[in-house]
Amino acid sequence: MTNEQLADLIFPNITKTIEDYEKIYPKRDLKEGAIVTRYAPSPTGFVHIGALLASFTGSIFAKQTNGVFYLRIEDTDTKRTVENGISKIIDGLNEFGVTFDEGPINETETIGNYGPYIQSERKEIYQAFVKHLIKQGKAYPCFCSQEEINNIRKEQELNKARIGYYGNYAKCRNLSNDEVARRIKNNEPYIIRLRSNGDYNKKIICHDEIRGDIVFPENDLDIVINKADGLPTYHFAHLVDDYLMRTTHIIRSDEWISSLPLHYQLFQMFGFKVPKYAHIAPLAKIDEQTNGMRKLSKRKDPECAMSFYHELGIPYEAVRIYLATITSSGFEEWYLQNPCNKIEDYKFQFKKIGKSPALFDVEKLKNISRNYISRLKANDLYENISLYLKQYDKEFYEIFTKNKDYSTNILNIEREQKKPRKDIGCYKDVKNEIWYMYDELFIDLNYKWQKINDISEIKLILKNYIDNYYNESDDKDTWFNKMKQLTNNLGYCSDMKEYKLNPTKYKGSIADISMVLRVALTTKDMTPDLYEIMKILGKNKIIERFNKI
RNA sequence: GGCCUGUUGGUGAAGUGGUUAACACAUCACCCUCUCAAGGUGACAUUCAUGGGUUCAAGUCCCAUACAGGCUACCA
Repeated sequence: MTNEQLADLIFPNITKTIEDYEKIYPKRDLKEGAIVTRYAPSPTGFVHIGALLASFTGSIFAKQTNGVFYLRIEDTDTKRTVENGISKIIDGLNEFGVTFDEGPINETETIGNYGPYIQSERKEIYQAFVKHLIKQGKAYPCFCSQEEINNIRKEQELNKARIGYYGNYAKCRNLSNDEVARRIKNNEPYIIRLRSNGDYNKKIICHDEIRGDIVFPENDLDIVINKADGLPTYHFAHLVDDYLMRTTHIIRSDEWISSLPLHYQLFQMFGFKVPKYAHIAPLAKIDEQTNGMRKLSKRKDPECAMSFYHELGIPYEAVRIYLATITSSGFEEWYLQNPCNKIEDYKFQFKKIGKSPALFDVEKLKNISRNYISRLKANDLYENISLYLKQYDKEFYEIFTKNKDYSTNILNIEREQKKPRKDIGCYKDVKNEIWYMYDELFIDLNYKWQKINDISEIKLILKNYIDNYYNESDDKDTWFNKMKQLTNNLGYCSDMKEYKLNPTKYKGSIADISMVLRVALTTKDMTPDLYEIMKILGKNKIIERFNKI
């Protein structure tokens, strides 16, 4: 029996050839240097910070070169598939600004001409490629059971030999075609393995865009390319998909580095041009238990899930800035110089991507977020916060959106100026910062009086102020001058320098007087500019709040 | 066991044979200030995992060792 006949016996229904597929998926018409890359998750429905990092990186490179960034769902392991996993991933990524030019857009719809983009729907394509290999004698069926494989392994461990299905250990490698045909007709279960042409004693140089050249022994393992369920393994799907989808750059996490010799071999066996590879390091954190570094883990670390940042209300742009900061050296410096530019305006380079795992630093993320939020216009901030509250705090959402102008004014305190206020790190903080501005929440009060805490003195100050000094239409200087007059008239010191020199000469300072007003109006001892707050509250509310005391 | 990758301050890092080892976050101090958030000024690595070697000169090149991670599946 010839290889040809054997191939037809195994795949009788596969009629298309790889040449046919090359015509269906022609070379992309793109400019020189355009990067075609992809994000290729399993449909687990879970968006990991590492996944965001990988997809973010890919999308940046594609965008910068006017290339293509597509989504491919790797569901050849049917156990990993989760209900609605695809749309969960797409939505989760969209929330952080990652979008795709091609691929599934939800559970049922797809855009792009290089699909299907879901591997389980590409079975016959893979099989055509497997068939091609069998015809050429470059792949063969293997009938070894799990038990036999285990025995081979034990034998190898005993002999201190390399583990794996290769050379003389590859039992089914030299079965005759007639023998193979007989066993197939006999319904014996089998899988298809690659007949590796590699020599372990020879070296192969693989190039990684981030790490440079890496020297490996050639691959001589007869790896499985087609599983018992008819679906390919990752390696073979990678070859077929990335060839047919005309991917130029494989950007993936660095656990794949070791497979590089195999992947080079696969492309070369078909005579395809080997794509470029860029392996990115994982994100890590310090393990409190062992004090060692470890990969962020889905189970142990809440900050691993993107939903964590969404619930916190970290603007997605801030997350992206942070990711760019830790991935690409030089970005942070550039961004500090050009805070108003778009991330995409920075020229990212593979060589500038870090080789070692980065520790994830939530503090730094918050700092970036704080700075980002401080630069937003009050109107935009209002919209963002409304959106956030709508999803995570319905009650405050109602109050916050009841009077848009009022809320926007609050947000605008010390904003839209050269050195804006930076007190909001994430949208979850907002309520805690401004709740006292709303009468609905100005109940069950706990006044944080400071130095002046004698209630009769407080009442005296408030009464004096409202009767003799307060005027709603005063500008800031006038307001402050009146504060000084009040201070002096009550026997306090209105000049902080003077007060610091002779603190014992006075009952207290203008700081103490201001604090009384501040606490009376807000209950808090730390607030933004008092004048601004009073202006927004307005006369009625001020009097009302004084009267409560 | 074998094969790969990585290791610069508390953190992210710049650095490709000659720099006082950038910069950012965090921390601390002081200044400014009606409080806070900021902002300003300054402090914070005699040393680049360790040990050898090459060199007039090494974080940078070479060799060992240690530690961390990955791969070695009909998982991706």
